Amino acid sequence: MPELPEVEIAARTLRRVALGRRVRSVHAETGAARLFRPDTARILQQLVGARFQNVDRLGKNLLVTLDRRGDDAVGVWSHLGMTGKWLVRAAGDAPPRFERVAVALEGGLRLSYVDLRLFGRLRLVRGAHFDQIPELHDLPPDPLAHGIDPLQLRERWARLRLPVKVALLDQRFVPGVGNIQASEGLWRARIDPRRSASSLSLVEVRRLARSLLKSFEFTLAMLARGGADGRGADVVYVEEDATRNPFRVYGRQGSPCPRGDRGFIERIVQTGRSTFFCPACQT
DNA sequence: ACCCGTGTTCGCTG
DNA sequence: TCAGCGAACACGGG
Repeated sequence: MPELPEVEIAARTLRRVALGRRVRSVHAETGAARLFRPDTARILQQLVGARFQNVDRLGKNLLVTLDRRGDDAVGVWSHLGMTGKWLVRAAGDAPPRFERVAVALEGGLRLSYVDLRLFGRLRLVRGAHFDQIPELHDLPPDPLAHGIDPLQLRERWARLRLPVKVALLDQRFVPGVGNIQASEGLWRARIDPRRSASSLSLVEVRRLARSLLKSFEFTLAMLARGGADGRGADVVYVEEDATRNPFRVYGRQGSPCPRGDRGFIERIVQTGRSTFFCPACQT
């Protein structure tokens, strides 16, 4: 699932369910060791008795702060990787498939961290000092909260020969963009994904910045309504059935361009990842 | 059996 | 030292 909009939904869910509540118990499945640094599973017990105080998001990263009576705060850094998600279940519900960590809260609800492929990461952060996480060091402010500065982006791309689509996947430029949002943003901005990042004019970078934000908001609104097919945010929404795919170009190779001009959506591969675009209107 | 996958890091090459 | 690329991670779905 997770690019910026999906992680934002996860953040909202955690806030709604957990803020102000204390942790009753934590259980980690043995396979979950991959999610942690060595021996972190053991120290997960530090969370017991702690109270959810704040849930933040930076790009695709979740930053959770819990306070502890008479002790330092503790932070949880969560990155969902390819298939990670936070689900909520009642105490009586059976654990979902691929549940790796279960956090039981006072009041009966449980937070389930579910991750089929185990590319996600969970780490405890002493004192909730998230600035000590190397993975966050080079990230600029979150685009949803602070916007995207076109001047700065243009400057940082000035000598980058990578295709703009490939550059967009680098989290140091616009944190939260993933393979779907990169294609969607470039289509909305009418920019050819194969062009080098340095070739974009300031006008084009400005258009791209606005387009990315628009695509984030569009996907977020769709997820907040309950997903493309109304079954909740936890749905696989890229399917053959075009009516269930809420994206303009992603996964739509061979379809007419939604702009209705003349082009058809193509799928190409750039550094091993699929890119979808319309060769007629993206120049 | 083969290819593909919403992410990121690491090691190699030039 | 740096830019860029492919493999690797783990596991299911088409």
